Amino acid sequence: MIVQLADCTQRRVSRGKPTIIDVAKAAGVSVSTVSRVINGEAHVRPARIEAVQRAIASLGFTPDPAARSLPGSRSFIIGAIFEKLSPFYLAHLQLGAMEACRAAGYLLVVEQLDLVRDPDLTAFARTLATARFDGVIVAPPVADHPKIIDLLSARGIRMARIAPGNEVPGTCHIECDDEGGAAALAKHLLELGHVRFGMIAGPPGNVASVRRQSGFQSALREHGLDPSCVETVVGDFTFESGMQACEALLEKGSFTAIVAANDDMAAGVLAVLHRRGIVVPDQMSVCGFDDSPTAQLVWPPLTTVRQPIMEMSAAAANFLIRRDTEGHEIGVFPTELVVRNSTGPAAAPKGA
Amino acid sequence: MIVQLADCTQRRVSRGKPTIIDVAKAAGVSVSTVSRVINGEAHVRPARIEAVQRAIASLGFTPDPAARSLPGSRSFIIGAIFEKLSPFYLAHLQLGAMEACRAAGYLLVVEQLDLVRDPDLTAFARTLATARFDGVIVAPPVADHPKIIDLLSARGIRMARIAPGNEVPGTCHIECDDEGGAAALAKHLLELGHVRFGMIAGPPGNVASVRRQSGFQSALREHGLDPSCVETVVGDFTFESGMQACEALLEKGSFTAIVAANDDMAAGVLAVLHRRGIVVPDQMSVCGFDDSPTAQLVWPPLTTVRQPIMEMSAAAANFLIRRDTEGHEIGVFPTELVVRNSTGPAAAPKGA
DNA sequence: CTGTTAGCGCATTCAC
DNA sequence: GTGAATGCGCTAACAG
Repeated sequence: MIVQLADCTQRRVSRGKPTIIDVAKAAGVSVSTVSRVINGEAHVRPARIEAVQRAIASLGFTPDPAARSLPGSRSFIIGAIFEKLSPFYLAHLQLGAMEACRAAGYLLVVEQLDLVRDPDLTAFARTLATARFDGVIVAPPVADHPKIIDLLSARGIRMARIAPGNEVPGTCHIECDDEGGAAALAKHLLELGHVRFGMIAGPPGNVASVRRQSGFQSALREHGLDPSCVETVVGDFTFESGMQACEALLEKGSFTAIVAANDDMAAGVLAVLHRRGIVVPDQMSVCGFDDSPTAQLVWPPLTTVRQPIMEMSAAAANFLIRRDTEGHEIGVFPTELVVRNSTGPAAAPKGA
Repeated sequence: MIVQLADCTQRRVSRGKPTIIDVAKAAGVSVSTVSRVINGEAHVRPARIEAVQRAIASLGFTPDPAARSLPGSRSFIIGAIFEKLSPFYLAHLQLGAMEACRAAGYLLVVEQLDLVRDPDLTAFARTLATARFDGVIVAPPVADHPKIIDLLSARGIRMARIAPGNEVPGTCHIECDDEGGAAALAKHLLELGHVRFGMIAGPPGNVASVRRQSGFQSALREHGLDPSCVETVVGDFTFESGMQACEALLEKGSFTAIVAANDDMAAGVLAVLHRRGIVVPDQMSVCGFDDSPTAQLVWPPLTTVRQPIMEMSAAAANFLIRRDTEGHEIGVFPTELVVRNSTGPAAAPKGA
């Protein structure tokens, strides 16, 4: 009888996909050894490891993720959640995370929030209950949404927050040096002889915008300029708001350079300037922030600051995949000044 | 002994997440009945259905996708594969698919191909072997990549191809009325009095571009115009190529309107025209295609043609989720002319 | 270091 | 219509 049972197990021929059992048989080891090799656990004799790997290769075996996750360890799925991100930012965020996931055999699932139609996040909560994410990358600006963080931490899901506004213990923070980038922009303008500036900030609460402003102003201060040399108005990161802000700015004061908190608003500035017959950069310098495609779709192409979004999201994904110490971890990535044709030597001040 | 065993099963208290067993107990039915209700199978008495649903709700039960897929049916995961898609197109494609997936309790995983670094698609093949996609949405232009289709069909994975160039039996095709959109554009221009046109096509093999060209020309023909009234040059969908194409066009012939196969190239045209002091639309009308954000980031905003990308990808996802008849299915979605300020009444011809 | 065994949570034959 | 039993492919204790 006992032999029969054993036989039964042995008889499990490679019906469809090969299973871990087939591999074990082919390699002449037990299933647990195969499992250990698959998961890269220590304490396996090198010879066995090799035998198993050969068996895996020859059989073309690939572990079934569903079966792997059933016993309750990982799901090999990491999520990326965001809300009305700019397509450009979204694409780069995904690419970085996707490559990291692929390299580790993970899948990246995307989840778009809709804070308007679903303010209570019930849909998101449902998804969270259904899907068993091994970790979640939270993009700005939802990285600072308390309810989202609560939902996630309530379920004990690890998260990596991109460019968050505050610290949340136990979560991973990934940010970039917005201040440094803004400072580099300031220095660039200073070197071109500009001493009076128009600035278009983002929405009041926006962390990135605030950092960009403070970075710019600090740099100015360091060079001995008074804070009053920059006239500030706010926009909402859209092209239209950039246009309006530009009009407002032109009436408020005199300056030779306008710096917007992102490229889209800078594009709006360009449109207004163009319509008014103010030549860029001869009569006015303009810069953006982000180095999005927009920067090169307008004329003249924008001087701007690039942030390494892909690297950041890849780092976020890898943190989640590594699943190391529960402790938080902060990574700050460098930004880079990109000089194009929208900035030039200071001319005579324009405006009131 | 038997009683003991039974007891053991009964004793499975709701340790962590509630399971189907807990639901069965709470509803006073068997697990298979619960399973039937969950999967919406017929032949279950209404009273039971209700009881089960109440139990599910009160316990906050959500089926474990891993456990569901282990027995070999679906994985509840559908993939979206693409290659260097424009961020705008990508974002919309995803949003549509994502919403459809969410509504059905599916997850959408994104997979970016890299035909340059991985021309053999080995990485993709590996992912395909590992992940068990219930279906895959293939975006243009990879929807026409033979190797991809082969890999997919070899594994018996259902696919929904977006805007494909050819038919592949057994796959779902989703396209939009590019020709109709181009025809609408032509009619619009004709009504404004234009009779000579400059056209910037996309890369020679590109299906969408070809359709747009033919749609435009047919409309012209219908209005009694000779094909020779349109001067054509090719671009590669980028801003720069739009600029070059515009320069080439201006030297080749005379016309009062330029239509580009996408918005980015049209933006390039605008830049060149602006630099040359040619006023749009007074001296030259310009139109794009896609109604991407670019269309509203330039000055003047572009008259263009919108395609319902989100609806298309949602339809693709739903086809995959419905998993109905193996037969192919073709859906053609309407396009829409969007008139903005880059087109106006025909002026005196400009150019050679 | 390595093999044995017992489930993970659910869909699915089958009987009834 | 409904329930009981079997196993999906794998990991995770345990023994050894």
